[in-house]
Amino acid sequence: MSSQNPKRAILEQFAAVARALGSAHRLDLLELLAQTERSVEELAGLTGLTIANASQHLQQLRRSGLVEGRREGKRVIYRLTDSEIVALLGSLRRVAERNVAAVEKVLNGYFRQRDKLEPVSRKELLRRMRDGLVTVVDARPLDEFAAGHLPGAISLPPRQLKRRLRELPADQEIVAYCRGPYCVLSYEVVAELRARGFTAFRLEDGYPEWKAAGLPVENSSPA
Amino acid sequence: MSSQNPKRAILEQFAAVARALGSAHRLDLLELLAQTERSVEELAGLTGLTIANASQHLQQLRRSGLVEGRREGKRVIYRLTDSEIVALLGSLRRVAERNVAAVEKVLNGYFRQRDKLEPVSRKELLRRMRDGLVTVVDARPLDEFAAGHLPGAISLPPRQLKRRLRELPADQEIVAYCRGPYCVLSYEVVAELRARGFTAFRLEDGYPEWKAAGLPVENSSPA
DNA sequence: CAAAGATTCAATTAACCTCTTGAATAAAGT
DNA sequence: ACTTTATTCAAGAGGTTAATTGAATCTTTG
Repeated sequence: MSSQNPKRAILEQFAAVARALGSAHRLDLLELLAQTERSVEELAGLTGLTIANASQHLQQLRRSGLVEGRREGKRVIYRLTDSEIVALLGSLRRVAERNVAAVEKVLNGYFRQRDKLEPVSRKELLRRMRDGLVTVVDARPLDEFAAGHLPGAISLPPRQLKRRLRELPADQEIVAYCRGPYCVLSYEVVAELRARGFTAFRLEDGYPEWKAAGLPVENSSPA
Repeated sequence: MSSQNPKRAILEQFAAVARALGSAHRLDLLELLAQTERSVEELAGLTGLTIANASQHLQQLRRSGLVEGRREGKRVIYRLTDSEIVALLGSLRRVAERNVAAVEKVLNGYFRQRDKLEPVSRKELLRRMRDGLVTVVDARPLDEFAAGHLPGAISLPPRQLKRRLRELPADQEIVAYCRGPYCVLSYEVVAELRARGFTAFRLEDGYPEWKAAGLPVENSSPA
């Protein structure tokens, strides 16, 4: 069959992309890049990799077409080539979640309260935002907030929470979000707020999923 | 941060699933299993792997939670654990298609007529099926047809096409489908039918995507 | 043009994956 | 119980990938 050779070549390309995803460090890098573009140095610092090692992983991701880099002065800034990649990571997550028992085990061990915090869906949040019924809190670090966030969101990383409690409305529902489903920042914020008597919920997923879904975002300092 | 350890463990699990997808042979196996469950021997035959090798790849897929096997007499029958896996493969395909230039090259080389054949969407086909405006042709091998197919579809692999032309309506549109976007069977059928004056189109994607979308399917020999 | 900073390249070693081969199970038929 | 058939296990050669180190490249700044 003449279909065998080109099919084989295509599958080989798919497999190469899958192999690029087949390393925890590279998934970590991709997750960070799903938040915002970054330089090699920043990425190395955030992931705990040496610079040379981060650079090599990034190049591997680039060879597979998942990220692209541009030079900007002394630095090279990397970003995802495509928001479809967020969908791919989400799909990978769902399959791993459903199928791999070990993931459940870790989740149950660490995110014990996971189910108690009843996350709010994107659709639901959007509706409540339109009705002005909700205060949206971004629990990520400042620089990620600056690079893009949900419209009207307040930047409030866990460390600043205690001294900025009075900025928050006591009579209105609060929804917090962060990087994505395995980011703990919004869990921390919600737990803390609830402990202090606020009505707080988590957004399901995080900023990259929101953006990838084509929902509106806002930039505080348009670079 | 206490979030680093469990996060690392989770990413490692995701990476393990991605690594399981990182081999053309395993993707080939998964594509076959997306059609229907099969024994090790069948899978080895269809992919051209030795039996021992196919067995090892299948076990790797099983360890990652992507397939499961059950003993049935002398044979072990493998199948996908979950239709979400079809979505993951689709997502992988879309990313690879958009990003990897080499894939485009192969596609243009082999599926030259790809664009000329204007595929019909699932939604569109469903509408035309309801209105009774269309004859649906399944271009896959007989056994895959028997394991499940679109409602009312006629099994018509390319080899049987010439001697069964008179079964087809000359005055009605024909839509052919096969295994998925990189399966050539439906291309062959459509090209042949058009050459003989029929009005024929391809369905976008194939049977596994149809089934995974929750659309109705039919079994000819309920096993 | 020299110096410093950011990133990449090159070379090394260790770890891992792939395919093959032949032996070991497991179930069914004789 | 023995043979056959289908699958899995175990071991080894060959190749690929990962992390580390130090040198090389490219860009801005003095």
